[in-house]
Amino acid sequence: MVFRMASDATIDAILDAAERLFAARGYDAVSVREITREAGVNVAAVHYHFGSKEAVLRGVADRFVDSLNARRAELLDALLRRDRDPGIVSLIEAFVRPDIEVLLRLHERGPVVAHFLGRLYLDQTPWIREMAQEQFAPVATRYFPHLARAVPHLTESVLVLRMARFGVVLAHAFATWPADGLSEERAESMLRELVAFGAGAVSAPLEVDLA
Amino acid sequence: MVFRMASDATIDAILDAAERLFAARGYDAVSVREITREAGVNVAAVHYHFGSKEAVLRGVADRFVDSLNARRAELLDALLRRDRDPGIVSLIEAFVRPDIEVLLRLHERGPVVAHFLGRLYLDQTPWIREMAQEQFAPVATRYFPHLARAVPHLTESVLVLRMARFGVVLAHAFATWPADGLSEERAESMLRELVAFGAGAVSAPLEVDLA
DNA sequence: TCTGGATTCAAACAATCGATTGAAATCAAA
DNA sequence: TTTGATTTCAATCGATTGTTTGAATCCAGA
Repeated sequence: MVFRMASDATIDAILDAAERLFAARGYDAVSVREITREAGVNVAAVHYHFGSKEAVLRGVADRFVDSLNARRAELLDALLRRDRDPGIVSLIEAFVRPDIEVLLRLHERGPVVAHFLGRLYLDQTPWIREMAQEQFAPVATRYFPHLARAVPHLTESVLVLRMARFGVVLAHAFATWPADGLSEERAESMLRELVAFGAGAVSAPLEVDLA
Repeated sequence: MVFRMASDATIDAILDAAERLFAARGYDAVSVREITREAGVNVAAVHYHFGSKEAVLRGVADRFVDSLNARRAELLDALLRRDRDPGIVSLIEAFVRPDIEVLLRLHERGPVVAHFLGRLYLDQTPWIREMAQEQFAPVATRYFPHLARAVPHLTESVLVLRMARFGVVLAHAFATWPADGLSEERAESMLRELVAFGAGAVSAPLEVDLA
């Protein structure tokens, strides 16, 4: 082998430890030394393998983004095969389900990842926002044409805004994910609850007249 | 005077500086030294007048909570006088309007306060969450009986959950408040947009059936 | 077995953290 | 003007921050 030697174990240990600590206390409140202590590796390993603390956060995030995006694209494709013109509920479901699915499949690691992702998407630090945005944008873009057809009474800008706001609700649901996990039934019920909320919010009338 | 001497100026300078810095970068990322430097006071002034950095955050938050809660209670009372059984749109409007009102009235300080409050309510640090919860709970409790009557198809737990989720959307709207402020017209249109979103989300059917 | 790059290590870098000290300055009341 | 408390000040506390260094260790290929 030319690339990747025994140090894979060190990299994974760092990512695992960082995932747990970032999930529990957020990026700012966790130090590089805590990460390496929890990972059982030397302090310098972080900068040797990653280059910076920021890169560790990126590394942790990268472990989910691809599979989450892929699954979201998959579910959208499957939905479009069944129904060329899907309604808002089906679209929101296809949008939300991958998250719940992935978190459930992770079993006891699910809550940790949920808290990590929740904190990540709620973070207001500019470079973290940009990072989350970059990861999220490509697949979200695929949904918009079909969402726009499902809620034709909205302008594009209002639709985009409402979906962004719903994204924050998802992030909050992750951040407050039960620490002891969710049964398959409770996860399905949370999915339905989130879909009801999101579909109701996104498909609300464009204007309300206030007294 | 027995209480409050010339040091009010020092306290206010600290609170003003802390407000700006917390709004821009969040609690963790701001140091006591930055606050005192920006305030033009000695480092020790923070611990002399407040006791700790935590107490400064509480001090900044306390400057709005009372007026916001009072205005929310006012608008609810006024609404109930006009209509003994108000609909969900009116209730959500009475819930959201005080925030927009207060932020508008602050003029150029409005965006700073918006960012501060947004970060505060999005923060996941336990003691900050508890603080925000304590401030928010009393007035929110007053709304629930009337909300429950306006959306009788919901269980109480689902209503509470949806309102909590909508609260996160409000926090996010604050956190992303335009840095250069909002005209009265644009603020009113943002209010209508948020009310439409919230009313749609909260009044959505209890259950959606997924394919 | 030897060689050379990959990896790990203890130690230290300068900078900053929140908090504390005791003396100096300030100020209203006597 | 003197008094006694309030407030401000520079200096410093020990601890910790992200990052860097250069030597030791590991380990596969020759």
